[in-house]
Amino acid sequence: MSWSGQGDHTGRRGYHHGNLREALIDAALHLIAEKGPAGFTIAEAARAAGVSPAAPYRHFRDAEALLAAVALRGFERFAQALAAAWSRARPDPVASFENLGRAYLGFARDEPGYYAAMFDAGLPLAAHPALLAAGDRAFGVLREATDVLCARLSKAERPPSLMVALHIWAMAHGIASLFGRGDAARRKLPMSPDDLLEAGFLVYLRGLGLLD
Amino acid sequence: MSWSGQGDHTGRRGYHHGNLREALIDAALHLIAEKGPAGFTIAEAARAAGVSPAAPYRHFRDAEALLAAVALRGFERFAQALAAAWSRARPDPVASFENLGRAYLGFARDEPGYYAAMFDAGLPLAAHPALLAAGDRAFGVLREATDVLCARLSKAERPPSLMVALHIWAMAHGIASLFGRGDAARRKLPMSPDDLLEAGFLVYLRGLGLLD
DNA sequence: TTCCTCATGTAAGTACGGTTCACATGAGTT
DNA sequence: AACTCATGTGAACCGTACTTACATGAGGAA
Repeated sequence: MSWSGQGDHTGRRGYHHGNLREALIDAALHLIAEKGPAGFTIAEAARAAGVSPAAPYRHFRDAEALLAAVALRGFERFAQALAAAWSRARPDPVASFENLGRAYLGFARDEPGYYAAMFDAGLPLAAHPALLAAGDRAFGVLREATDVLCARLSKAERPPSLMVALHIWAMAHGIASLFGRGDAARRKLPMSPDDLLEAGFLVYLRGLGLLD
Repeated sequence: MSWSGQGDHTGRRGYHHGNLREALIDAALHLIAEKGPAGFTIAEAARAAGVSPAAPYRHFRDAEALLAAVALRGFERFAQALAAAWSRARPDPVASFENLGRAYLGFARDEPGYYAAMFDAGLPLAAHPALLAAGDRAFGVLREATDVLCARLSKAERPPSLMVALHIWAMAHGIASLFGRGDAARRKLPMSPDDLLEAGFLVYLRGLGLLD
């Protein structure tokens, strides 16, 4: 092509869009963030990208496939965010955990579109192995962190690190789902979700025998 | 018409249905359980109830209103289930907690339609005060249980019981959301959700200073 | 350059659900 | 017996899902 492509992410460059697939994922992401996983339509995403309603079907078989692409990109960025938070404070495992928790809630808060596509869309994971794998990679970060943590306990009192990772994940996900998304749909709390999660971690880790 | 309505549970009694509102909630409940909160339509619920597609609008302004009615009934039954589990083992607070956890996960497992309407539908709670109130009543059961539990701690080491209730709720909800629903959409675990939650409770309560 | 080819976009069509409105029905009341 | 009003119907309009036949133009081969 001639007029070299620049940043305009909805911009047409002639008859061919040039980057429609990514533009559709972006459009869907914003629509999901605004109106929930059920509130986006292929037609509306096409409109946002400036193409005809039939164009998206060249890239996605149906709406679920587009949703799955959003979720896949979400899991990848989620894993990156968690890994960054984890390594940022690596010398101190407990501080790293608090970082992980903040990163988890921060992602849910700042990227509601991704988060909803990942966890609220009800995508059949069995039908999307790539999604399952990407989710496992994100969970792997958590798992690595709990491994390090559990290693500080004597073998006799060391719990299964997988179980600990699942507990941590569940509490973070529970707080994010119930309280952690924008003013849109949730309840008022006497403390911030971040503080709530941090306090929960501390109690839980104390219960494991760490801390104290 | 003539052939008088018989036992058919969606049964017409003539031109008028007789109980359409409840029949629509029931139909929506089953559709949600099968296909997720986004997978039900007013038209399909009307078809299941044996009425024309316009009839539901006499009872519900739009699909969201019908969804909210499902969620409302869900919260009421949820509160009942939790209260029953809590009182069943009241002498022993820890056993009661385990009962509560099993009841929580059991409800999510056995009533996926209600659970999805309550927590996955993305209903704007601000627009449905009755839902918020019903949710608070269910949470109240949890809150009462943690009050009793916290009362066993000396005042000096007693944590805010509201915070404890939120932690418990978050972990239960996290496990239910991530692992607790049918084979449909979730991951494989090395242990049952019930056992996972019970273990999490025990670690957490130990961290509070109860147990041991 | 010229032409070929194929990925990618468009237009038009079918089917269906959402929603509204004018109208029909019949249960309860008086 | 007649009135009334909640409740259900049918038809209409619009938007979206998805399909199919056709159009465009980018990149490669001659």
